[in-house]
Amino acid sequence: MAPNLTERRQFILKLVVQEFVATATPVASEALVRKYRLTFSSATVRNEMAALEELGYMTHLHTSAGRVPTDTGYRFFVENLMERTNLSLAEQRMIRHQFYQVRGELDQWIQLAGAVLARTAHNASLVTPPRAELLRFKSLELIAIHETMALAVMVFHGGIVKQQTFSLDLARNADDLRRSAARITDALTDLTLSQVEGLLARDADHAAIHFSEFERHLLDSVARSMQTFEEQVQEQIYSDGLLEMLSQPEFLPTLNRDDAERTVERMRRALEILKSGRGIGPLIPQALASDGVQVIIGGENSADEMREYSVILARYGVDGAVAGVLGIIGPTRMAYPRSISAVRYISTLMSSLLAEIYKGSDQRGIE
Amino acid sequence: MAPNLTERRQFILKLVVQEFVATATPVASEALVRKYRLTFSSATVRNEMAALEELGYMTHLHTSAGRVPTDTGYRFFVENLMERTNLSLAEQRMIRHQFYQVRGELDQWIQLAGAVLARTAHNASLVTPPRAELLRFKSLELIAIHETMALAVMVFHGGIVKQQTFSLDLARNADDLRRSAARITDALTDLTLSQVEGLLARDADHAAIHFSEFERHLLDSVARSMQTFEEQVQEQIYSDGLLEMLSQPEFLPTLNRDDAERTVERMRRALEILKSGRGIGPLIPQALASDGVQVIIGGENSADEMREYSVILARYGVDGAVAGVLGIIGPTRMAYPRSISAVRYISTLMSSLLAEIYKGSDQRGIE
DNA sequence: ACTTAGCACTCTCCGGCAGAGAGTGCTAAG
DNA sequence: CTTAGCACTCTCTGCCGGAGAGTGCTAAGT
Repeated sequence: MAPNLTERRQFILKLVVQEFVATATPVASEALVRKYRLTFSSATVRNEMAALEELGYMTHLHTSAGRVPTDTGYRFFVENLMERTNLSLAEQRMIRHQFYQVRGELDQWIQLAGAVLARTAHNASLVTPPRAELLRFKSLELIAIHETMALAVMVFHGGIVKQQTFSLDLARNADDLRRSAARITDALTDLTLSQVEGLLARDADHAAIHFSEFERHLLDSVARSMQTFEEQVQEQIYSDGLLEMLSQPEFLPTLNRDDAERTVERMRRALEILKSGRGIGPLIPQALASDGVQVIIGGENSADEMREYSVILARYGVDGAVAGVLGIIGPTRMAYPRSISAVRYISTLMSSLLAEIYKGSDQRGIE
Repeated sequence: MAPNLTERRQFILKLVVQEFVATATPVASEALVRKYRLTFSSATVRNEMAALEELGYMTHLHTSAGRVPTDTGYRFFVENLMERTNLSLAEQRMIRHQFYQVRGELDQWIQLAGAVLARTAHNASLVTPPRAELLRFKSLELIAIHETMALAVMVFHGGIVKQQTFSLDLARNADDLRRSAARITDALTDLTLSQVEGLLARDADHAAIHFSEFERHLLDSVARSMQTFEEQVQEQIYSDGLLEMLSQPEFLPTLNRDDAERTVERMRRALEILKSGRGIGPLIPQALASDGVQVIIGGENSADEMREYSVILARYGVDGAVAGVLGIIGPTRMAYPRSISAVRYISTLMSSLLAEIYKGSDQRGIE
């Protein structure tokens, strides 16, 4: 990791990255000298650039064009050259305020996080819902809808609620339903999916010691619900700021030397990436497993279709309870310092908001 | 409405629309004669086309280009020339099957309807969640999360459930919560938003006859929830099939005489329309209020930004209980017969699915 | 009065070409 | 090691010209 680059080369690399990120046009030696009033000449810069290119930190689209950082160049920038900043206090306050206004509504937090990230980093954002590391059952309510139909409301620790309409084999009155719900609630309280499944298996052995047929049917349904929930939530990626990203010059045909055709194709592929989650999906577990902000530049870690995009991810959640991932995706030419600060701030904010709900949820409540 | 067009002109208009919809290129007199083996010559067709142009049914981008239908042309086509078709039985069966597989999960119906519409019409789809014409309260459950926090689960007629975490002014035990929830459930059962508000007002007068301070606080929260729900759901438009729409030739720079720049700009604006709902929003109430399938061609009824798009909408739901709107949006050059069939079929399907849940939900349940 | 052959006219779509401009790479001198 | 100078490369733009596609119109035919 020891940078085998002279001071000056690092400096020039830094300038090139910053310039290119700011202007989206290849940066020329002459321009650098003029803009930053360098003490050495453009010819020197050219020599240094040639060296940096040799080392793989930047390229050259054709002879008479300026330099553009490579993935390795960005990587070095992020790793060694960039100063670590934070969002301004005013910005932080504003964001906190927005979250305050939707307090209590977890779904809204997710949406809000997505919106704020996108607006702040001017790129698309990704948020996965917080996933209970172990979904734990809390209670079941059964509500009659009409003669042969009921709504099952399953409540899990941490305020996760799932509902399912449910057709009854034969008409049952409200007391029946209430009684069954209570029995199941008692039996399952605090259990995880695998424990529920164990219980089901045991009950099947000693056939109907505990539960009526109807109740077993319900139990089964609960287990299935928990299972699909755990599967579903893992894949589900909420995304926002598509337009924000598509406003980047990468998607302006004018500024792109490969006019028309390509730009549209690029847009289409960007949409596909966001919609399908291919290329992003594999990064999620990895981000869940690590601490701090992850930066994946270009195709570094993932599919070829991601070659032109960078992803910045961070885990958020409460240790031992729930965790999700949020972050930003955009062209590799991205304002890394700002994007990283945004992801860092929002993830810690979401974590502390979740902590408020989850703290104490391991106890049995207030009884 | 009486078409003041000769048989032959109608026939030619019909061919022009069909050709243009199929090929996305302006249709030439010569080509029509060849392709459809017309009994009259291309010169005749040219004369007729000139007349149709005079009457406003088609245009001409420049002298030496084929004809393109105008909005009026499409309108005439939809109104008088198109034969009313249905989706094939095989297609219907397949769609019904997919809905069967997610029975019980209303959220999934909405998503599925969107996906199916988009795939069937090769354009973007719109679905608003079914909105209770009058949201009617059913019951409230309070679930302790920890000392000073509870989850309120409000159940409304028709299986609509809303949850809200709720911070308590002072610690209360589970029995407390249960009692309060029961009292509120009793008081509010079957009431609509305005009735709940009325109750609140009355209670404020005779200060605390019925309810404790805590309970009044809860009532307040319920009312607010109902209100935001009614507001929110009205605006919320679920959309799918963006990529489907963007695969239309309108978004291929090659086939578009105004290369590059414009195509990208068009894509961007399409995204904006779908995301913001501007241009579509105003059409929803109108569709809710009418029966059958609505076809809005180009800017006919709405903003200028919709000039290049047509929208096909239909109401779905259960009379007197809930209603939503679903439909398709795409370039005016659209396969109207097929799109209309798709919207008609899905809307009636959704209606009958909802009817199964809602029938009988006006009674007090099974007690 | 309607239809149609014939033809001039218009407009688009390429491909090629030339000149301007931007930047680099290299060389030779400081 | 730095830098001035200059040739060289590549892009970009506008322009021209020919080919092709279709129409509009006219005049002749039915």
